[in-house]
Amino acid sequence: MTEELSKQYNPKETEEKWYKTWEENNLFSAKVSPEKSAYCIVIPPPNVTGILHMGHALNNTIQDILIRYKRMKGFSSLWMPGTDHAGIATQNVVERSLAKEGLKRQDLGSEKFIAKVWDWKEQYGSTIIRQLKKLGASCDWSRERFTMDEEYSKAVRNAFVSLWSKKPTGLIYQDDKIINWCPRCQTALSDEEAPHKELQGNLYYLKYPLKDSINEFVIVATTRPETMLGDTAVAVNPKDKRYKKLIGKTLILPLVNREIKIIADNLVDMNFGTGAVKVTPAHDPNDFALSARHRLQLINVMYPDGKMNENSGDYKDMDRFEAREVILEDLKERELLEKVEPHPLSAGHCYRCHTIIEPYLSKQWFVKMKSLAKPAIEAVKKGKIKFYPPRWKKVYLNWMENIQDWCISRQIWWGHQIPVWYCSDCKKNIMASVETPLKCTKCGSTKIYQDKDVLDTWFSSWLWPFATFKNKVDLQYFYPTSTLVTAPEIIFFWVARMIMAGLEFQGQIPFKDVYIHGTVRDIEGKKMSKSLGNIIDPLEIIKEYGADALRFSLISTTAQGQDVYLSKDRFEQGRNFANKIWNASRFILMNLKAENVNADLCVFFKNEKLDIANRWILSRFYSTLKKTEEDLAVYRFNEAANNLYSFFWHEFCDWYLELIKPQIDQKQTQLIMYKVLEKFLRAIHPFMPFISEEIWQRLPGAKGSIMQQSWPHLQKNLISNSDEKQMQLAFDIINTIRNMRAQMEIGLASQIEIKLTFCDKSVEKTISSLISHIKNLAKVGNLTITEIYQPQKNEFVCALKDLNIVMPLSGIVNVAEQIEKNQAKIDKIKSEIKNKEGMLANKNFLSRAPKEIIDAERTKLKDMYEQVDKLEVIKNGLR
RNA sequence: GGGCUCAUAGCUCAGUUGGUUAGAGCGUUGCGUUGACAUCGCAAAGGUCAGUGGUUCAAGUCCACUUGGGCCCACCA
Repeated sequence: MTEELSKQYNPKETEEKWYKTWEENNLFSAKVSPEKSAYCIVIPPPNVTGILHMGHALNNTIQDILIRYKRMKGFSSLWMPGTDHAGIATQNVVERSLAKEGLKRQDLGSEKFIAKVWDWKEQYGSTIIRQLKKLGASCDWSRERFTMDEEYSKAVRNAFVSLWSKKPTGLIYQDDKIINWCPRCQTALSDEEAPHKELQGNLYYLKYPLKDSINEFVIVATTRPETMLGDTAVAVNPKDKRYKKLIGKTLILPLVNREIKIIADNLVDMNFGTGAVKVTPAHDPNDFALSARHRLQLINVMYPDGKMNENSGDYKDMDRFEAREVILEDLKERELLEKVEPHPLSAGHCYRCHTIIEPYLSKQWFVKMKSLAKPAIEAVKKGKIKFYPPRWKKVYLNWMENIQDWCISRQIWWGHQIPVWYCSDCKKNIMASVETPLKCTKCGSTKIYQDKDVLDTWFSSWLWPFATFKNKVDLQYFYPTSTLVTAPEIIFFWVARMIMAGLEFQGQIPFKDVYIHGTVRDIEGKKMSKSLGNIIDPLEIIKEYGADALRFSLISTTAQGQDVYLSKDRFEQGRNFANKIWNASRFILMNLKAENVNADLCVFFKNEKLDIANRWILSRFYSTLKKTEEDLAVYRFNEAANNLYSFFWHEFCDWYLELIKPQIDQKQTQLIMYKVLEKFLRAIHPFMPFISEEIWQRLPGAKGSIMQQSWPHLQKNLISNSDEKQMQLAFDIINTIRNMRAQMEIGLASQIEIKLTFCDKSVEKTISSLISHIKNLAKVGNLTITEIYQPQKNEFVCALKDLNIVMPLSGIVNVAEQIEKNQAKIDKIKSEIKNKEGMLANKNFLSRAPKEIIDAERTKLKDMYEQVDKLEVIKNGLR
């Protein structure tokens, strides 16, 4: 009917062709349609610097499945796409490219540098978007957003000012605190951006001499000896008898010869180290807190780049780790290094460049979080927002309930500049404003300047679910969004903060469901990362196996919320499946007469009695469809994918198509095989969009794109347990005969004769409609049905439930072997009978188990008795 | 220190509220080119469900502990 299909599916040309067509026909665009319900997902915006990795592939495949499914289900289904400006990450990338020209960003100045970043963004920023398209992502690209777009930036400033002016006291404040400082990126980081990692370090015991008796010492233990240059006290626990007498005495800080006091504070753990702690308020959060209580001096000993500063005497300009070594040498020389013990410790690391962060005293902007967290905790506790899998709820709540203020200022250049202005004249006014102010609101001076810092990238990302909508109508229709699909790593960074922002700025939760998928790992369980060199590049897989194969393999191996361990050969499964779909379709299309597929199924049912094979495949299809819908409703994507897979491959292809080959020209068979294929294509489309479209377009009745079709309507009335059971009997018989052939080493080339013998009359009737199918698939020349009879020596007999399957043999049968096999079977069933008998004799079981279970067990036991009886007869017959 | 998670076939993993004789993909073995597909078909081998104890009529599934992986959080210098 159409041009000949190739023997193998060729994803490459197919995928490019259809993605283009979909885009050109605006099939991804979602409109406000009052007659439809809205379904909306906002993409976790990838960094503009991003290139597609397996994590993205998994994340976006899941979203695309949901979006395509809901679209077919009749929702106005919007997948809102965009990218994140990713402050530090992007700045680092551009800085690296500048470095190749021997330049630093300081050489350009902030304005030129920012222009450079925009250039870079224009040139490379859409890489990841192009890659998402290769994956088949059906985002509404006409709505693509960037977190530094003008409108989006305005939303960011609005949010800032709104928090600033929140009554009764603003939620934004500036303060000197110990923050996480990355000496390489030279910026403050939030706590979330400085994850702790275990390090093998040392505990150094330093001797600080007493001023009054220079030969007496207090020994302190530290993991960062270089910070001793900034010590302004030594603290002990007031209850510590060892030091009681020394409290209030003065020590001479070695190397710097500063006089420092011994103070008492309950914070000190008597059991750790020596019980005496050096206090470095400018370089340790605990010490800082302590210094406030004891009014200690704060001495910062480092420059922002991690080198020792002018307060470090001879160590000035040494890197902090170099200074550590030299200081230790110097102390050793003066016999002030008591000992060194190996000591595991954990230190914060910059999440962008992995440099060990320095706790560092500086003036930063913070958001008070407690009051924002409160409604966000409620929303999850009350179930307005649900986590899938639910265990993440606990993680979320635990973090939210212990939330700390959020450091939002960054000392980088690329980002949203903090919308705060200072007055150079009166020097007292600090103004926050959405629009750039022209003059000081207090003294009227025009000499005002904006804060140089920029906002944390996440201060813009947390607005994503609503700031992406440009107009109110869209916002009202699509917000709150439906599902958020993301990875566990960013629950705190992003998910939690979006919930707070949604409630704070919109008065409504941002999404109803949060689906947290696993992390993609390599086959050894390591996280896939460039530095480990264990990456499987999704684009390579797409090239080699096709996007559908990539998508299907990923999804079918990803159980809900479990991490995914991937190796390359995994993707063969997806490729093979695509090829299977291709070839089954090819076979059907080759044999299909267009005039046969127009009939309406319902009318057809009224007029014609369907063959068992046709009834069966319809029943199985709808059973599968039902299960698929149930699985998708609770985000069990692997189950859904695997159901469709095994239905299509093992039921539709392996059984059904083989069953109907002899009757393929029949009207009803033509119609049913076509209908099932057509419906299957629609059901598999969210998972494998490209191949389903390619075949769809070749169907004789196809109108428009498969994307525009509705999800198959679930016809429960076509699910028939009795049909499925009846067909199963045929399969059992066929399998048994195949098995007998294999055992007797009778190839398919030799025609065989089979007798089915039965004891129950009703079986005869059931079997009669199966005969032709059995003969066909088991390659039986002559099949006869008779009442039970005495087996002969030249017959090979297998028992199957109510039947005996008898294969008369012309040659010699290995009787001993057959008897042995029979005996093994008998023994096995007998042991199962023993179990069942015990079970059914148990009064507790009879009184407490549900009736259905008991009945089922009784039936099973009865069947087993019969089977054993028959096997015994066969055995005796053979003797 | 607190929390989460995993342990099921040679490998990678499913197994939804406890209820048939525990499944799949890959791999292995044997057979097979019948006109959809060798990226295929048919058949087979392979598991005391990490260990111990408990709850239950019934446990891979629930509980406790043990062992061994992975992850997250936490201000022990």
